[in-house]
Amino acid sequence: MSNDEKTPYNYNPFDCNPHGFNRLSFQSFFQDNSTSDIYANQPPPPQQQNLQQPFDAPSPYMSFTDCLHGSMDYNTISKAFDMSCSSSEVISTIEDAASNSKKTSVFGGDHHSVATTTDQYPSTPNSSVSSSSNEAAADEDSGNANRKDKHPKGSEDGDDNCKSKKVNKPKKEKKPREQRFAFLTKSEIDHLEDGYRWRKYGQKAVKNSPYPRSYYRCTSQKCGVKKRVERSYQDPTIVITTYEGQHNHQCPATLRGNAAGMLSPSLLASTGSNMGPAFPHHDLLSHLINIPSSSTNNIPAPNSSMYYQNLGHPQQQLGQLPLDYGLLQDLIPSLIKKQEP
DNA sequence: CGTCTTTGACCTGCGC
DNA sequence: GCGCAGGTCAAAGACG
Repeated sequence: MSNDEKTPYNYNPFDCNPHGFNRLSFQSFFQDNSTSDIYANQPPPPQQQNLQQPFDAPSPYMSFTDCLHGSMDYNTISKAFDMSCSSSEVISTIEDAASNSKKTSVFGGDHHSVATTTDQYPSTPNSSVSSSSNEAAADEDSGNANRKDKHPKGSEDGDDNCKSKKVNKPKKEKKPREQRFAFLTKSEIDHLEDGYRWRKYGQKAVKNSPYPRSYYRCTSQKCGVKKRVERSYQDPTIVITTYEGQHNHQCPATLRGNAAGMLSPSLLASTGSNMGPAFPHHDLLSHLINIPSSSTNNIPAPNSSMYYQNLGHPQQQLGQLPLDYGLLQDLIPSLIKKQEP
């Protein structure tokens, strides 16, 4: 495509707010085996207060796209952000890898009306963290290989084969699910730019939701990363983005030299001077690098209260600090390394 | 003309 | 076995 304006290669996710993001905020990473029931249960709103992260800024030169990149351990991310999550909505996941069952809850900080009855409470956000990553990106498409020979629809001579291919299809072994992580953003648009190029390959209506779920795949060759984007039916302003897999290539934006600019403190500081955070990951990064969101996006405190007032207990976060900070210590250096020329 | 989105059909897993 | 829902494919069309 020749439209450089549109291509993510040229896109600076922190540059502006072209899509009318409304108080975008990174919500939470969580391990996810199936986000279909992300908001199936509505526990009571959490008691959240504080946005400031108690740890020092490890490095401002970390991009969210790095988090998405293959070198990032999603488990670590999950851990880190389960701690650092500070927003009005808190997603937590209780994942049972063995039974493959999961309970997911969304705490609607500003949607208490929907957070009414529930019998499902997240025991602890960190409980969702699995101990190992089940890498399967390499053969991500293997499961689809059997379908690659699918005859074109309407093909006269292929109809019979199309009908029968289901019968002769060898039974493939169950493939472990990709590592997934998801976050919520408050946005008016569904597909948030993250520096990578995505091709939409499907859209499905979601049960119990008036909003469809869109399926995207990384356009880079041999990169099987997918993401699903859906809108919360409880709060249409919330977009749930679920990433699956790990990028095995550089972020196009990074290759274009935008990565540093994406997250330079100056840019962060100037980002959204009059339009709020331009990118959902902005807050994420603010959380990580301890850049006060209020100073980076100029969201007036009263407006920000929607997020800030519902943040988790500072004590809770602080209580996790020793452990999670250690995780961050594991997390950050690798990120720093990645950014060094 | 190449890339991307749309969209209906198809496949698969799972619960009953 | 059946039905449902999630996920994917790929033709067709739109777009720049």
